Amino acid sequence: MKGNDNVARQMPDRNGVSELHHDAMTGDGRIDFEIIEGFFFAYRDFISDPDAILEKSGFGRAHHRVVHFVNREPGMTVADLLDTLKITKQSLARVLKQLIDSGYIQQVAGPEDRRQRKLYPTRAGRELALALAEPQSRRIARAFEAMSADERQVVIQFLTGMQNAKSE
Amino acid sequence: MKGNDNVARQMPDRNGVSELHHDAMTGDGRIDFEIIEGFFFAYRDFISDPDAILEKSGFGRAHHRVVHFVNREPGMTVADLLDTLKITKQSLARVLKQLIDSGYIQQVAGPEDRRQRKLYPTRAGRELALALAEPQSRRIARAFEAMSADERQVVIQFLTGMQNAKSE
DNA sequence: AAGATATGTCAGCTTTGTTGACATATTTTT
DNA sequence: AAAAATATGTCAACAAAGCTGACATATCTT
Repeated sequence: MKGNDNVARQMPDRNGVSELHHDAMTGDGRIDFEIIEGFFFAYRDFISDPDAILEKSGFGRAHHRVVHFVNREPGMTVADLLDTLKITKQSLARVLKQLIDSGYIQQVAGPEDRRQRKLYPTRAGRELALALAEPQSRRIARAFEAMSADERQVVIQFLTGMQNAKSE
Repeated sequence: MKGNDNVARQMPDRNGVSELHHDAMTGDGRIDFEIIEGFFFAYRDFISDPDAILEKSGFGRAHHRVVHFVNREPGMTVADLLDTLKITKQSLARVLKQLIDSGYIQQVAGPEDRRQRKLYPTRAGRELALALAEPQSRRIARAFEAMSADERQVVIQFLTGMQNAKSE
């Protein structure tokens, strides 16, 4: 360690360390830290599931999202996808091109509006999307194991309530 | 558009387009797409809340996580933090250094083991962490609005069940 | 014919993660 | 006391995936 500076020492008073908080942040009960942290850990573990599979194809999480939504709504246009993912077209272009070049997605010129590029999964694209969804769905099933149908509905209500209003 | 290649045309047969899936992926009911997608949209919107605040300080989401957990458990060591966040120390070092240099976090040499660096939030660090948690907690409160205490407990159960087992 | 729209592409930048290697202070083990 | 292990820091290089700005092309609309 070169710069042993800015490492405060014991004595709380002579060096401004008295400004420090030694007590855990509670928010006086007004902040729901349990959910904030639970959501963080849950989502992190949730998206880690597909990573091993993606690595085999040399893809990342951005590819995952694209291949997922194209499979969920075949024929969606590039504009649709941008709207769903809320990223820029330059960001999308990179991963979409790789998925097309690798044969997981194909583009078809729109039948009415030929400027559009309608996106469809190939057989390989469908298989990849299913393979990626499977471990995630297993994880959900595990979390749902001891839950009634009503309780599962509560989870859906929660996830919906956490989302921004749709802008249509 | 230069390369007008690899844009398939109408006729489904003469060009391999017959391989495409035109039907939405259902997973034959074995995949819980509703939760998969709800979780994705909910988490994305959830972490977008603090972004505006972070921008003012010139910080990003990585800083958010660090300042959050240091506030939640003052006196935690660098190793503790690495274990919580599951990132490499080089990744952590970058953002931690910025938070220390900006006066949001301070380090104190461990009283027993002086190799350790115990991390404490300053007053500004505490305020920042609270400011970041507030909009997230408001969003949670909104999602919980119509829910009973039991139903809220179901959500906690879900988020816990989605997490990997603790490795201790 | 002119303008708007959908898409693609080039170039460069930022944040945040990664690996590998090595330095220093301190504690533990031999 | 010497050696090894541990906690932390740091340098360098790289990768994924986001961003902005600018500009090109094909097609549709006015």
